[in-house]
Amino acid sequence: MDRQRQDHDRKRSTTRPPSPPLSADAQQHETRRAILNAAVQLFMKQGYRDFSLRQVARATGYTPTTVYLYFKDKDDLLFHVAMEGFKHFCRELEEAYASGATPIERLVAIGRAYVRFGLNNPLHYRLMFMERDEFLQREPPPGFVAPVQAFELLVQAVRECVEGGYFRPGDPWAYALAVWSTVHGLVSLALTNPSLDREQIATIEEVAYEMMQRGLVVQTPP
Amino acid sequence: MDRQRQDHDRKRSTTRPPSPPLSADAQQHETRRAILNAAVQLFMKQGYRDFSLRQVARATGYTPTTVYLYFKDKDDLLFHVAMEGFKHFCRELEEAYASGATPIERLVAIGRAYVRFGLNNPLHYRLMFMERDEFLQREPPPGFVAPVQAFELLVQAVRECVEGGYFRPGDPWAYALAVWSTVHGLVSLALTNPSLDREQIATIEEVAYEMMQRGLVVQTPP
DNA sequence: TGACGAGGTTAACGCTGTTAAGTATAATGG
DNA sequence: CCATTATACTTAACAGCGTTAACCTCGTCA
Repeated sequence: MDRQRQDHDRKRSTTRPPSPPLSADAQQHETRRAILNAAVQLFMKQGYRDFSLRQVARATGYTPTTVYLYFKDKDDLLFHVAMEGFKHFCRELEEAYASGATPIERLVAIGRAYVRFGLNNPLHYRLMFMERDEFLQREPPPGFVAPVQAFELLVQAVRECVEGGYFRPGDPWAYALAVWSTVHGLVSLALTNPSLDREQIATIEEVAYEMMQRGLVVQTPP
Repeated sequence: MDRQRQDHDRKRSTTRPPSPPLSADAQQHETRRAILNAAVQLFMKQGYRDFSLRQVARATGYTPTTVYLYFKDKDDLLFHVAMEGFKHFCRELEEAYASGATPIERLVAIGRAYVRFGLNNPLHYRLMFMERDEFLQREPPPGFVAPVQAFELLVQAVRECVEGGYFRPGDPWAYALAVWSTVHGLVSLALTNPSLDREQIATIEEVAYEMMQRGLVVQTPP
């Protein structure tokens, strides 16, 4: 009759190619990387709520249990997906910082890069800053930079503005948090309200920058 | 031997009391209300990720299927939980608005009420504005106010500031969005980073208000 | 030859959301 | 008064999920 219920995570035809010979732990690293890549890809297609470990396993051609040989559990896998996002995110912010000639320019570039990242990577942004923002605090796995480093870059940029006399005197840390609040709020607003088009977002972005500028910058009437 | 697997959502001793006689649809409304209350209570204890329809059913003494007689599915139930939050939220914002004598006072009161709500109801705030912010756009069920109404209150307060000459001329809508960005960012920051204590949050809050004030208010040197 | 470990699988458990079908009780109509 | 019908709820199941214990199946090395 109908036998007992059974899982059927059989391998599909969509299987991994036969891998060329490799050293032991290079091989290990390889498959780990393959699983993580599949996870990132799946996440970017499905988003947070429909992300499933079993689907990642199917996509790689492994059984679900194999995933546990390379990641502690689903949450650990998802954490690594988020860390991939943070890596990307930090790089863009650093590039922005490096692109500016003056402290103010550097700070504004960081702000714009932040917003751009959010708008261009909505699913990752949601994961990193809205759905699983606790990941921000988690100790980064070896080989990854701590997300908090991006924030320190922001504090650094703000500090330069204060010390250079561009900003009114005050605690750079508190200023940086206020700046972060504003740009994060802006991105959240854009993601939350998809009916807003890029132009409207740009308008609000300019209002926000002007607000920050008038609010923080020393007013030197010519 | 061991029979087929079977669910066992048997009624527990923690059952609903025998209800006094009521009219047909009043009774219906009653149980619906009981389920929703249990859902809210469970949500406030467990948060978004561990919220389960079956647990709600168990808490009420009903079977899971019964829940489907009163709510379309789990998401609908969760949506109503969020709407309860919005009801509360809108009320507090309206009280804040009413409490101010001048346009500026009203606006500041709204901002402070917003932040207070977020800090006092973190799980609900996360649900409403971070985890399931799409609920904001959803058509409210009969008997509930649209969440967007709270935002219109904010726009109204900002408009009064502009029209009263307190703010520099500009689009009240864009200003309101910028203000919302700032307070939402602030609350997000506080919830994301639980290591920040109330005092530190208060500091950043003041910085943010000062920034908004200098950024938006007409500077009239005495 | 035999022990061993690395890399992977099988089969299950318990949980979840969800649905089709059934049941008991109350209300209603001829 | 009995038959019907609707109401309120349950039973039993399905499929999917995360997770685990136990088991293979090799290649390596003593």
